[in-house]
Amino acid sequence: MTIYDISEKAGVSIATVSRVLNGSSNVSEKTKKKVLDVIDKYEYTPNAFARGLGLNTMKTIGIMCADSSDLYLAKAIYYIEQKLRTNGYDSILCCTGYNLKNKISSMNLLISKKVDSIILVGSHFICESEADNKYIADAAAQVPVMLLNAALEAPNVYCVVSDDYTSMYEATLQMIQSGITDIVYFYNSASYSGKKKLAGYRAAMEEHGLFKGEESMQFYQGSHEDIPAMTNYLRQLCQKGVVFRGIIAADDTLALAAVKYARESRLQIPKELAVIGYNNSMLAHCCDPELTSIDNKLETLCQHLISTLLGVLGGSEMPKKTVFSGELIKRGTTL
Amino acid sequence: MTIYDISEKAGVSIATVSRVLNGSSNVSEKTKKKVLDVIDKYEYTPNAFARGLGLNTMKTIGIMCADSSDLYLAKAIYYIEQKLRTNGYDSILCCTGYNLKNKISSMNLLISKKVDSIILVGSHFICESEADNKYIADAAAQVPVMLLNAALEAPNVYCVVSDDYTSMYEATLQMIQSGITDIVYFYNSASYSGKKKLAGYRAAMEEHGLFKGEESMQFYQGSHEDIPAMTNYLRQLCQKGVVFRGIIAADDTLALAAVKYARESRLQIPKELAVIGYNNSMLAHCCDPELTSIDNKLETLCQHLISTLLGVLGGSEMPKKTVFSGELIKRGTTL
DNA sequence: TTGAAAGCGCTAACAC
DNA sequence: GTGTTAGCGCTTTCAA
Repeated sequence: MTIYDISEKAGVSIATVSRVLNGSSNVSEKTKKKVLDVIDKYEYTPNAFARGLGLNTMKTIGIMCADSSDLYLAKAIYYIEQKLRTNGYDSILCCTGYNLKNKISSMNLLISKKVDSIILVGSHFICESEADNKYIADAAAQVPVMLLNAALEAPNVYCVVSDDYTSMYEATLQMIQSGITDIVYFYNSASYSGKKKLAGYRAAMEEHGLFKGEESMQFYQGSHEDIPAMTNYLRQLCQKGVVFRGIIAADDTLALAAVKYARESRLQIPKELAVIGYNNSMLAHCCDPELTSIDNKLETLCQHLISTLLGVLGGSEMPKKTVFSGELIKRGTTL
Repeated sequence: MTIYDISEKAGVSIATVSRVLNGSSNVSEKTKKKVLDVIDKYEYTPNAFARGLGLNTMKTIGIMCADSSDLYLAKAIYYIEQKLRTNGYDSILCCTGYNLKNKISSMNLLISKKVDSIILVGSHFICESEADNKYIADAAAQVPVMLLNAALEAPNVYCVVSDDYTSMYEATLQMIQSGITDIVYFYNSASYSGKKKLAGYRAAMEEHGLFKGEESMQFYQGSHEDIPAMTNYLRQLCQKGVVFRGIIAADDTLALAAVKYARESRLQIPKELAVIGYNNSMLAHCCDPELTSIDNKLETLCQHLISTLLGVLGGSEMPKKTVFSGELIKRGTTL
């Protein structure tokens, strides 16, 4: 069923059908109804390709994320997808994994699909070396690129980020002020936001002369879901003689693993071991005591990202970078 | 940059460029190289719309799920998306929510985008009434529809499911055999697979004369992430005088809430309260003791779903329904 | 082995 | 207010 069939059955030209389809005002009510009736009757839907070919837009946004099964990223995707749809856009999702080559090929794929913009969810897309970030700038030469929780200065690239540095700085400060001095930072990602977090922790520690170098920063390298492996890491850390009375974790999963480690080691929480997580996800409620965690206002970030995107697409001048503050949600794992 | 530009710069016709692009054999090595060089030089990528218009396929699969932030669904999406990409397809994701109307409009949207198939992830898409499932059959009239963990008999609809009934039946049986008689089923969804699970539990209970009707089946109605609300539900259940020494939960989140409830109520697990979860997700490791849970082999299901889909798309005859068995993974919450 | 040209279904500029 | 028609960029016959 094409626009030609409809025009024929309705006894009008294809232009008129097209006008009705696109809500043009220059159609008489009578003709409009006639056309609409035929469309309804045959359950006709316009061919998106043909439309896209002419308009060179498909009202489609490409979303890239490293791993949609990651609790945090999944949530972000959910918010973004919903808000896009509300605004008449839909989305192609690409789970790229963590390999640069795959990221680049996903990007090319999306561009060849003529998406109107590309949203990079999470900070895994920013690499250490400038050169490795070229693919983002390249893409931005074609369509606006939006970064969620990552930053890159380039034309046509817009960033919406949570102030991870400050959040971590303040969380660390609070723990220090509660009288704990041996605080270890427990993390699993050296991504853009990962580095910001680490820097915030480090600044607070150094200011109080508590930073012990390598020993203070514990990097867990493994599946982001493998809690037993994480607790195991901490157990070994303890066996190696590293002393810690507080753990600040880069995400709630790591924090939860810390709580679990404490239980297994019969350490009282928060008295003998205090823990702070990050993301304020459902995991915060999953352990006992419940996690103190930093809420980085994901939904707000996503909402803002979409508003910015719509602005850009609409031709408005939009801020290149927007920063939101996080908030420490205190629960049972801190004093 | 279009195929015309390339043809001009390479000094050949657009047809030849097209042949090179599509790997046709009828091109001389020399011409091929010449064209490829130009393509490389200008970083030309074909316009997917135009291609789609002609071919009437975009090598794109529509994925619908109710809520991509659901742990289980997110995982499924991840597997599916990956496996599709490996096979040269990409995917448009639609998070529909739980409302029928939205589901239908998402479906129409995908069809109008000319997806080659639609995958419905999770059992929330099957409704009670036959009439409400018409939208699926309608869609299947256009493109093959794949159901993950749901079943519907209709032309061009293919289902891959986990045998939830048997898994639950056997889990319940095991708990009964371990000497527990007051077992409550704790669930939050009356979807297709939700019903199968319930039926499995019920059958085992009835066979042993342990089923107490309504009291045995506790339906929690609330956010699928709100663990405090779930524990609260159980607390009230206890206060109402319902006696239970075992809880079989329809998913790990509910099970985890049960473990948490037990801790708060100072009940020993598994001695005073045994718990079995479902999905064998990361949550199983999140509580103490760790959850006994049913592994429903999600990755296998997804893998099989994609193979079936590729078969169907390739014109092969494929099974309309495939059933996989689950497996009870015993951990600390059962005797 | 290559090129010319006819679509694919739609939008939008232009004519009436 | 409505119809005609020229693209949009590609694939695919059909001829050469």
